[in-house]
Amino acid sequence: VLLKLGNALEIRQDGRMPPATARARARAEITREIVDAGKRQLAEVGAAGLSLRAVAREVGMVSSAVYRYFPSREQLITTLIVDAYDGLGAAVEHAEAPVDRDDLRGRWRAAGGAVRAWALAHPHEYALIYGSPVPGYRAPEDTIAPATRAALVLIELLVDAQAQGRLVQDPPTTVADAALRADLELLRDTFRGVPDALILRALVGWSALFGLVSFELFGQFQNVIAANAAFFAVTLNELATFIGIDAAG
Amino acid sequence: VLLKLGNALEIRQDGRMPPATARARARAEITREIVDAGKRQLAEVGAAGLSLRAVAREVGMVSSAVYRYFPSREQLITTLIVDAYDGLGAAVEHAEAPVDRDDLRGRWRAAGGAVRAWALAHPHEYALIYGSPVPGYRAPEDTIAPATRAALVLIELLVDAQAQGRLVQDPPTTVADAALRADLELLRDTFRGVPDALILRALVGWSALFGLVSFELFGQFQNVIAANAAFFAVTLNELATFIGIDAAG
DNA sequence: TGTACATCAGTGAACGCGCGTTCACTGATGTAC
DNA sequence: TGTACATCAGTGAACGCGCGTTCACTGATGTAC
Repeated sequence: VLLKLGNALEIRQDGRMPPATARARARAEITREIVDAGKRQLAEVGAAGLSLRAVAREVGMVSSAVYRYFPSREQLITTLIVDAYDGLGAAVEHAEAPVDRDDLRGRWRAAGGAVRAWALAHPHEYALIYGSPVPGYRAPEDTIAPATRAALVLIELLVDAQAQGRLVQDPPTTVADAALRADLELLRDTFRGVPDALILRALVGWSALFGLVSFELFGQFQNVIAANAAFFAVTLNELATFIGIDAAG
Repeated sequence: VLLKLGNALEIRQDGRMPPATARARARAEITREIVDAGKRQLAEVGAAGLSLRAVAREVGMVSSAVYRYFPSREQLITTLIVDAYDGLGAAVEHAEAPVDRDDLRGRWRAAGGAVRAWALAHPHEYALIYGSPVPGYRAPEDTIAPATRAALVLIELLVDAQAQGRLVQDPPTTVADAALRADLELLRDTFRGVPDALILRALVGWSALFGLVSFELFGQFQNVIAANAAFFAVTLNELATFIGIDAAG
């Protein structure tokens, strides 16, 4: 019995092969269908307007049946959030991975471009995770880890650059504030070897990236910029310099 | 009759002295009350959840009475949006105006700091204008002009800097894309004399500013940065350099 | 100045709607022996 | 392998709720003569 249980757990952990019983298989499939319907709902009415009843209708079940899969609307939204972070993270990883490891700027451009491309392709999922918080919804902890996935690509890039001695610290910033220095202390483990000033720049650059994408997506550039793709491409280059990736790279 | 009408219009235009009749005075006052109640609703449930009935309740009238003042929920939201842009614009102007005109960095810090301070003080109004679009709501044109008010402060600052020859173009960017050059052509009238490359940087810097504020406000910096004010202060300085305001200034 | 009429603010009832969630139920699938 | 029982997915009705908007109405305020 213990052996069997152990096996079942393993199978579920790696998540590759379908679970044993037909019931479990169906459950996984229908859960997937509900989440997909949720995403389509998201695209139509946004997170605030997302309703379990509409999702149920789209999946073709009665509204109460959804409760066999998600205990509440809140839980469905949490799943959608985690899914969105994961989708963005995967997109960034897949765009950056094939670039020559030594082409630092190329890697940055690939990662940044993937953020924008994913956002344009999934505007409501983007709005869900980077727009205004959903009213009445409080994100649980399960949400934190997936949120960092995309950022890790940038961090790896900077760590590589630093290791190669190709991270440029143009006007070296000094951090006077003690509290901020404490924050940086904690970040040093993650940014192995990257100097404080450039950790700060990385945070600014990362925020700037999402600021630009949000401005474009939420219409703030209307009547200002029409050539959005070209503008973003130029911008990525400027930001690369800003965060310290040397031009030669 | 025409003269009287003319007078009435003038009085309403400068908006200083209260309109003549008691009825008109009451109307203006109650309109204000409704808008204020709308803002409070906004702070409680967000734009998506804002309901005319709740607003009516708070003002102490029956829900249908609100329709004497706003023809629909949509119109109320439009008013709130315009109000928010105006509030932010005024805050930025008032923060930047008293700074010595020659202290370019000081002006930028004042303007940027005002954006953050206003956003922290009015998080839901900020979310209304810079967060995800309100589902089912399409912003009318009345919204465009107020939206630019805050940005004009930055533009004036850059125009001044350029006039004084104190705008630094560090690694001069060249814009190859024709469509983007066309965009810049149109922006040149507004950015009198500021070189193209720095117009682009200004747009990036402005987006970055709001990206940072959004990240802080929407919780993206949770578990990353705790000393938000200090971080923002350092950041403003870095962005000043980025957009070309010389360090001496 | 006083009167007759028009305008307007606010009421209360009603319309039709969709929502999240609970609950007792039926019938199918899975498990233990 | 076959049977008895337990688990589970899905149903349909119901709960109590709040929403935006319309409409005929009353009574107060403003206007023209």
